[in-house]
Amino acid sequence: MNKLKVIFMGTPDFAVPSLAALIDKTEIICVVTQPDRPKGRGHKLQPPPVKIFAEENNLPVIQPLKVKARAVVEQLAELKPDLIVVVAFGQILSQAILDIPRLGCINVHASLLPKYRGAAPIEWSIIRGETVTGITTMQMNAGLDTGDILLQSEVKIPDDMILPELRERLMTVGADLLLKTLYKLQVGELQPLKQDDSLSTYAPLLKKDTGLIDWRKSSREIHNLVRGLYGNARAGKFKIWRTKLAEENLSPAEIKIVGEKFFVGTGDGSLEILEIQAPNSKKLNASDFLRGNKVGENFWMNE
RNA sequence: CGCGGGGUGGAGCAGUCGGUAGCUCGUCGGGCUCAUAACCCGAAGGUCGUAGGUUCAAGUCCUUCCCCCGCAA
Repeated sequence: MNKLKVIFMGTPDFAVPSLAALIDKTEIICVVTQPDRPKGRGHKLQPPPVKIFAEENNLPVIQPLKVKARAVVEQLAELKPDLIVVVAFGQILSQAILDIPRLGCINVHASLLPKYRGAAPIEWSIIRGETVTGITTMQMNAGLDTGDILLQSEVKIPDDMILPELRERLMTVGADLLLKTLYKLQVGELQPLKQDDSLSTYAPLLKKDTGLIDWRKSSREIHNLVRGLYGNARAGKFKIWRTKLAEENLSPAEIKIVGEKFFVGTGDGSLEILEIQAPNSKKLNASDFLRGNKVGENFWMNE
């Protein structure tokens, strides 16, 4: 069969495997990604990962400030795509864009819709303690992740899995499921399924204080928060990177050092701190951290 | 030129007003102990990120460059 003419829209690492998967199977007529943004120290302009990958593969790239802008919509329409594929693009598409391709727009979303609609489904599924999540491909409509479900694929979340591991897994599964979806689309085997809105939940953009650890919460809850935010969970001025459920019986925020192990009390027991990072310092495992830092009474309050 | 912190023996840190480097841990050897993540004795291991400069003398002051990190985006 003829290769589909596809416009790909995506921005971060997560979208790259999907784009890579499409290169052989389709004809990518345009890659749409976010503009280079000043990032990191020194505010240097950083191209998004999708742009880097696209350029390495000699794909045409555009970086509109707003895809909804009339000029951009017209430009995309002129390309006469069969399909638009959207993976973690970061901009909302207007109806005018959704109407462009004859086969519509397909989105790869990192949750089992209708659960975890929104910007940060991977993080929230860990934070909420889910044991299973997955990838959904859907036929996009004007709502936020409310389109009809095309295919889904489950991914288990083991007890100790952390954000980057799950993300890695999901982006691979996402790319596979995308190919499968396109195949079925072309042979006419897709059966779009309406989402049951009554079961929907949202995974909003993470806010800064989402990462603040409240030691009065349960060990489980805190552990999930740490896993789900990997690097963005904070206690006082410290970043908590990794924890492990522990058996020590301590009161919230109480610290106990046993040999090279670092325990902190929670609302219902304790957690062992495995990796922690002090201000202006790098991430250290607990034993290294304890070597050079005096961990005393008012530790969390410290400076 | 967004703001700021830092690069010191294998690891994590200290080093005040400039005078050839110290702590904790680890490693190796030995000892004590029923035993140990405990304790004791001893040893190895650093041209103090890089290139220059100031100085009788620089880890410690000045400048270049490289790398790491925090905040803010």
